[in-house]
Amino acid sequence: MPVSEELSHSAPQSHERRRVTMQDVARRAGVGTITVSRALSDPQKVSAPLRARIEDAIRDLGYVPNRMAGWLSSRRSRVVPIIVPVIQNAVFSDVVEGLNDHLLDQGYQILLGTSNYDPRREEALIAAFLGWTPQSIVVLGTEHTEAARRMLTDTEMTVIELFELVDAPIEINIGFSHRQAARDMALHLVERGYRTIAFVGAFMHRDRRAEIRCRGCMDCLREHGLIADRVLSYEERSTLDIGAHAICAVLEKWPDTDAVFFANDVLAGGALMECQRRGIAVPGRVAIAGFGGLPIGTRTTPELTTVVSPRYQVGEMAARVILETKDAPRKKKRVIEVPYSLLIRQST
Amino acid sequence: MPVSEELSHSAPQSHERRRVTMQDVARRAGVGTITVSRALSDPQKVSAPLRARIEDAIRDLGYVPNRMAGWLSSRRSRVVPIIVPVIQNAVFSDVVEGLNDHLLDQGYQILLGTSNYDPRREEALIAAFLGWTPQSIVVLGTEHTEAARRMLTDTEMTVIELFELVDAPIEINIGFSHRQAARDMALHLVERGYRTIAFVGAFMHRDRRAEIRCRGCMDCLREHGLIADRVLSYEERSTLDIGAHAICAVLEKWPDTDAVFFANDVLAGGALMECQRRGIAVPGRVAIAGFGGLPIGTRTTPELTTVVSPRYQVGEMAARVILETKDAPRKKKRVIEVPYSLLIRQST
DNA sequence: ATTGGCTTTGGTATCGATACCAAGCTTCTG
DNA sequence: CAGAAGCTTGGTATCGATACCAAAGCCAAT
Repeated sequence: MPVSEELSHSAPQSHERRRVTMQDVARRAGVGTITVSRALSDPQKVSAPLRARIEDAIRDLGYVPNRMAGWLSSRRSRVVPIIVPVIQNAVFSDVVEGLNDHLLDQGYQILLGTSNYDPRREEALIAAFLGWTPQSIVVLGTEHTEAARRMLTDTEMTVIELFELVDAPIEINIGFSHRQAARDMALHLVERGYRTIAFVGAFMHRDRRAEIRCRGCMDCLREHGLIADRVLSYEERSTLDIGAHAICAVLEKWPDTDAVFFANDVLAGGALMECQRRGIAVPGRVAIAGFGGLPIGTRTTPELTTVVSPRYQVGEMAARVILETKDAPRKKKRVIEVPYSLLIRQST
Repeated sequence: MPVSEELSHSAPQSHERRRVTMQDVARRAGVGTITVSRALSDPQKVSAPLRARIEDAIRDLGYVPNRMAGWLSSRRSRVVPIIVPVIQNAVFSDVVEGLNDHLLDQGYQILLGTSNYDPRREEALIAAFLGWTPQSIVVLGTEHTEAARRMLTDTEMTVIELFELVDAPIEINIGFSHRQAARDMALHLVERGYRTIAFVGAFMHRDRRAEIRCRGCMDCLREHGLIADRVLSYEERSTLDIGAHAICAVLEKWPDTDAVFFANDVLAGGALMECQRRGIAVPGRVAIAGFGGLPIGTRTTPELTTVVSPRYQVGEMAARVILETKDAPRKKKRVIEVPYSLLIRQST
């Protein structure tokens, strides 16, 4: 009786089903393993009849390629690590969604890391991600610890810094100038005739982009000879509640304020809702501007004037760059500016 | 002259820096590679002096362990794939955050997949994730294609179905009964004296949980002999705009409606904001209830009555189960119910 | 008919870690 | 003091794919 095939696997059905491997598929299709590999990674290199037989074998056996093995031997993985401060924030989840939407079909997987606005944790994540031999790494933000910067610079990976523009990019930088955008918004307020303008931010000691927006606003006010020191800053993260509290606090502290620029739409939205509750006329008593372009701004009364940030587009562009550079490991610096826009509505 | 060491690596510094491997660390520390491996994965198995030498060598060489190699040989990876419908939705990003917060420190990484509410895409993602030989897989939702269900059942992985309760769990099921929660909320409305109650949902043909909530609501109305056919359903995804539109549409279509139960807080929030804009008294003219417990409900006027869903806790619990089962590959079914709560505020 | 070039296919080494087994050393027990 | 037991350490096979090189088959051109 012929038992050769059965004997080749020590204990058949011992205690754990042996995983179906590419070898098994090859044997069943009557081809070499490498041909199976090619049929999967570059189908046109295999003739039609063989390809069909291989596909049948794969289906029959329920074969799933082992990524670890493939990536180990090819020395690169189709994995894209992305580090964002937090995922709960709509701004960052939009960026991730943009990236994800354009990479998933290409066989790439998103590896998600959250730094919680902590550069040390970002550093730890970068170190961990290096062990994945990814082709690219995406970090939201441009501020890194010394060690993190060194790791990113030394590596062969394509490094993409997202969302804000930086003077000295490590490699690829995709984003827009928060400073300029904030300045534009402040200019809008000045041109509308507002003269005593306050800025409200939250968590600015950790959220550098919010802090930069504050600077941009003050730049503009100074240039126009206006008071440029009315800044109200909260330690906590932005919430609707803080925005609601802030608008009252500003009007109490500086009663002659005629416009408030909030660091983001969450704060501004909370402020608008509070004004409506208290019957504070917007923009009659005080004008309100936000930053971000989140959906909440369309339903407030009045609708919120804001800066629409290209969140999804930034993620999308990052995906495009990753796909473009996948065969060109050469590092060359590149800055890609993605346009933002002012959305002037009734709150100013 | 002694050149043995140099010659061993063909072309030293050829065109690509050779990766630092565990071998290099071992050589530098003067130990075997396996000892380095142990020093990293289970430090207490290595004596203090050796451990110190190894740690120095790692630092000096900037060694980063190659995860692919490690996971290939150990036949398992410290990766947790999670499939959610979309990441932009605050509900799902909260779940992911809960999971992430409790796994990151343990050396696990989140692998994010989005199904876009499409069971076929979920199936493709599951197939792709199987190639990672993960120890566990997390899917948000309990509705799968036939093929997906088969894959999940056949695999050795711990399978965790999240967020809703299911009659026949594949393995672990963590969540709460949307039907019961919706019924509870409807009961609250009935007890408050509302008699003509409408339900508004969006995207219910794909979002089965929303549809289940609708059923729960109708259950209760029927039980109390009330009209149970006032359902307004939108094809699109939930937005504040749709909520705003819906409240007007309901009051126009069924003018005697005295309460509206929205499938989620986004819709309810939009409705509340619209009522405030139009001067529709809430709850005087019409009461409004939501579902979810999102922050927006705290800042509306009036504040929104809603069901607080245990989003973060569900993610947290999933992380706990993953850590618990990591050494017990035996499959046993388990249903973990995470409590929700009714938050009665001024809108009802 | 022969040569050269192209396409298709397969064998073998390799990626970089961990598992398993064995050996050396110390410590404890009868 | 012999031998068992426990701890630390190392050698070698192995995980499952891809890269590289070689061979075979086919067609066109000389």
